[in-house]
Amino acid sequence: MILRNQVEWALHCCGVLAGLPPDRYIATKVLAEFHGVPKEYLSKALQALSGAGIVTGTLGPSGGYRLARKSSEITFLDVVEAVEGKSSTFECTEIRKNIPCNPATAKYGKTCAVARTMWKADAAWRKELRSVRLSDLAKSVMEDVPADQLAQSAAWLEERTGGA
Amino acid sequence: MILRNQVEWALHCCGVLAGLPPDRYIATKVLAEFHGVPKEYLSKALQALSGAGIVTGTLGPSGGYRLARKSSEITFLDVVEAVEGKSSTFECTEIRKNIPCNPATAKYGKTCAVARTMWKADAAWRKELRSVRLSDLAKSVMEDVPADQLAQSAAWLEERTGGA
DNA sequence: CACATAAGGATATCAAATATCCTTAACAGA
DNA sequence: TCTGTTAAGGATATTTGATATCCTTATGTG
Repeated sequence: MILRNQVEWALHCCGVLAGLPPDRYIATKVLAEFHGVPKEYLSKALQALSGAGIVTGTLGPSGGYRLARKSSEITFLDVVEAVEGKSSTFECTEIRKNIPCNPATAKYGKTCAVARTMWKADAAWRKELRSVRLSDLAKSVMEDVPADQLAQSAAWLEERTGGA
Repeated sequence: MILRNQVEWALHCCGVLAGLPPDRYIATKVLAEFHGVPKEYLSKALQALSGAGIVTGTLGPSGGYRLARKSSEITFLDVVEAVEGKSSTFECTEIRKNIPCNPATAKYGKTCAVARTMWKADAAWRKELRSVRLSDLAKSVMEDVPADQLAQSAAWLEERTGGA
């Protein structure tokens, strides 16, 4: 079991967007070049974010994406579920119903014990992701990255964003 | 992101083994038929469990698998990691190192903020899985499944286990 | 000795992730 | 209005991993 690359890319893109003035748009091309990932494929992840209402896209020159709401109102879980889907990491195929010796009239409770435990673990994972916001991410980045590198990145992005 | 079918199968097989006398062996063929899954492929999952020291296999007629230790000393996490591997559900590809504008001398801390958060969520998932034991599973099954179905399954398995 | 079984290598099949290309509609600026 | 840039999304390759089967070998039972 492994999360898709898109999740990592989407989170890093959201981190960049969270560090910018809220009405500044950044184009897919710029985000792709900044992170060194293929533009066309990254575009799919950003479209997923857009469809989930996490970012807003606008067309034309100086177009691109910005966060659809404040960075403090977007959680990691929002981003992960937008890209990865909301379905559980554990899928129960109800193999208990295959048991050859039970009667045709057998009744089964809603969920088996295996699925209950796996889903509880899934919920714990999501709870943790829900507790971290993009504003927290932006703050961590400010603390982690040396000031000069931050400034350089900001300038690099500034040059490539729609004037504003 | 989705867990493999093997995880579900392995957990259900362990549940069966946990409900039997500790020195009773069940063959792959019997476990496969009981759960309605392909024998050859299930065999791979059981081999993984065997390799991880969760079950013990023995050869010859009346051979098969049994738990390698008490059901109270085996957790869901043990089983999941045996089949799925121990590596994190989130893989950091260090895309921060692709940023085109930072100096060649740039230093990076051990982990970026994105990875830290994702790994923390992964840890929460594992913690939850570690808190449930196969003995808990066996107990839940006893409570969930009607007594007559339990008895039928026990008899069905009894017929097909190595005499003992 | 005959047979059943775990163990594991080799390989086929299938689904999903990854990646690219192309078209369309909207928007900005000259 | 015209031109160029962009998001949106459909279509389609490519690659990877999950799923599944087959076969051989070694080991144990009766």
